[in-house]
Amino acid sequence: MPAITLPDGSVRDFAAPLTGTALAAAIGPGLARAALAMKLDGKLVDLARDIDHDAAVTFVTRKDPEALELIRHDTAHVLAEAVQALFPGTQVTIGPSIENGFYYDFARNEPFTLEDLPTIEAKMREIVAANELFSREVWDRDDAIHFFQERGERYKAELIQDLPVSETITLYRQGDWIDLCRGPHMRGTADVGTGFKLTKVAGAYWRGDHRNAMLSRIYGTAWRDQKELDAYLHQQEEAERRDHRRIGREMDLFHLQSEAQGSVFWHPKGWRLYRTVEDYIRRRQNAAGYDEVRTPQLVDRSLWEASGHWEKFRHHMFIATVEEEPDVTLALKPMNCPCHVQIFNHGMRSYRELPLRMAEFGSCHRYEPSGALHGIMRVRAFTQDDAHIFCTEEQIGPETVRFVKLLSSIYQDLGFPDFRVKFADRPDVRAGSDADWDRAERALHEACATAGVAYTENPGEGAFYGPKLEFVLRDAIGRDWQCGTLQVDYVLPERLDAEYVGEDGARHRPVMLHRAILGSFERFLGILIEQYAGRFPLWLAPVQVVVASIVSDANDYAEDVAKRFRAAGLSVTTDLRNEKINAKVREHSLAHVPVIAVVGRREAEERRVSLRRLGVERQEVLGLEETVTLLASEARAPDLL
RNA sequence: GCCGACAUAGCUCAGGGGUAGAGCAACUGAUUCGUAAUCAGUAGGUCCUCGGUUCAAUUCCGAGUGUCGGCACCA
Repeated sequence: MPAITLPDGSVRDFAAPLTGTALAAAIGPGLARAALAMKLDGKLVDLARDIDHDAAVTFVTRKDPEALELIRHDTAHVLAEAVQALFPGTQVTIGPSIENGFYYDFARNEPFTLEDLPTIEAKMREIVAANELFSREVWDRDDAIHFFQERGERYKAELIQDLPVSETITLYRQGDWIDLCRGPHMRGTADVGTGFKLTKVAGAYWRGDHRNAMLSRIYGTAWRDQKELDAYLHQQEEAERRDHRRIGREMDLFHLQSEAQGSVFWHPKGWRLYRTVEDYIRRRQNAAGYDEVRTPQLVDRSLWEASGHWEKFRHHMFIATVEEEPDVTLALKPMNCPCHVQIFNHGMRSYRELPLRMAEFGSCHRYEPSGALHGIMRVRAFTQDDAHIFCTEEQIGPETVRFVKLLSSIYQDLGFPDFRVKFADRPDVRAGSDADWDRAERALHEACATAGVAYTENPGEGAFYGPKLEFVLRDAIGRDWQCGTLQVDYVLPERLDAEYVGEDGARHRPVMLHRAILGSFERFLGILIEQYAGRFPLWLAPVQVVVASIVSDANDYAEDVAKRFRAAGLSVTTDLRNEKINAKVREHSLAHVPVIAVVGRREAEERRVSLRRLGVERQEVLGLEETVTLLASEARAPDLL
């Protein structure tokens, strides 16, 4: 006879097994109304499940974090029912809850379009209003397979076939509609509520494999109520406003055009931003003991064959030939590493030179599939803040520690204090022996331990030549971006025959650590633009100050002020147009200029300036020389403070 | 690469089988003004490209290209 422990520690004894619904009712009518599901000994299950043994039970109500997942999953089921009601012959496949919502993949000859969504959504609301109750049924495996095959649901049949034999096959019924599902579900479709919306349609491969059929996916978002939904939709609009493509255009930073697909045209302001970041990274790396180099763009095929890129990477490389030399095949470098090894190999290296940290702002080209291109974030021509550390196996640990320290400090300076680390180990397709991989993975694990780096596993995602650490930034609106990387490579030094003379006078292979902090400048600048929504801190802002005159009598003085600012190293423009100061302030505020220096007759007479900071209405009037000193110091890069 | 949507002025967008429309921006003139839009005027277009249907296509149809949203890809 079940003795049930509740979250407050109290224990209730019951004479016979009872359902969660009954238990909730026994506790109180308020709970009976609010309970959507329960946690039975920590496992989330339907309220209708029997509790037949001594157990700990916690009820899940709408307020609980688990509720969102239940709501989203149930909404996906409602979507599937609606679609099958409206479009007979459509097969169902899978429909999980995801971050912020859910999706459902359907198999249908004619894919769904955006125009179908309002109809489907209306049907969904009918189903929700009807409050069809969810009921769970345990089926015999073969019966279930047979059942779905009979109904022409071959994807569902395939899913069951692939389930382990030990798995209990459960089907959930809601009204007349039935689906294979692990559960749990809420009480009925009314529990979904009204806070959902279908958002987009997309193609998606069955089981995520591009060799399989393409299914028609419908995405939706679902929340506890209309208010939460509205808040989410509002947040989406905010994210759109920060889109780097929009801000890039509005702030005149860069553009893209089809004649150079996947390559960025940097405009003066964008290039200033780019150089600010590049100069900063260069200073940091110089200070951290890196030597900067520059290597060729076009390199003969033979080097790529030797490095292994020709075999593994050729389809992502741009190949160049000249008519005059038909036997020569060159390729634009997709990575810098083989070239760096050429510099390492030039002359005899001694163990005394290790660790040798070779950095390059390496301009690379990779052929990316057209569908992968995205603004300046995913391009075909990009520049890495790349470096290779040639070292001994013993030096992997200390070098990892140094690198992680440098990287965290740089992320901090650039406005990303929050990042995490993933450990990516050997992929299926790889170069090098298993023994090499064992050594490399072990070395990196040990290095993490030494560096005190906590990481999560990312199995099978290593580079083809070695395992890697991936450094993932968290941005201002909670999105993750993998930027930094540290890869241990025993393979390339071997393939390209890199050697140094050891203490013992014999020749040894160095280990190579491939590492980047930003990854690609193009992508990182895209992230940076979205992080700050174009409102950069003073040191990064492409235009730091606009000197705006109020009357034309103050124009000469405004020019003077700008000249003084410029001499102090600030990026300044003047606005002497015949416009009202209101208009000027508005325009430059919309353009995210951090400081507007307003000068009128008064300032000109007194050699002062009125400073207005972006987003701040209050002004401060200061002497010119004082202002120059103040702004110059505020605009200093964090490493120069 | 795959599925879908979209492509009209510098930008945001409307329109529609028969001289192409707005707002903002640009340009010209007037205005000299104190911290988020001064007024008036002018100019601006291969309606993505190529083909088809039609007396007539920017509009309808087809193909291509590009962009966007996903999927796959990101070594």
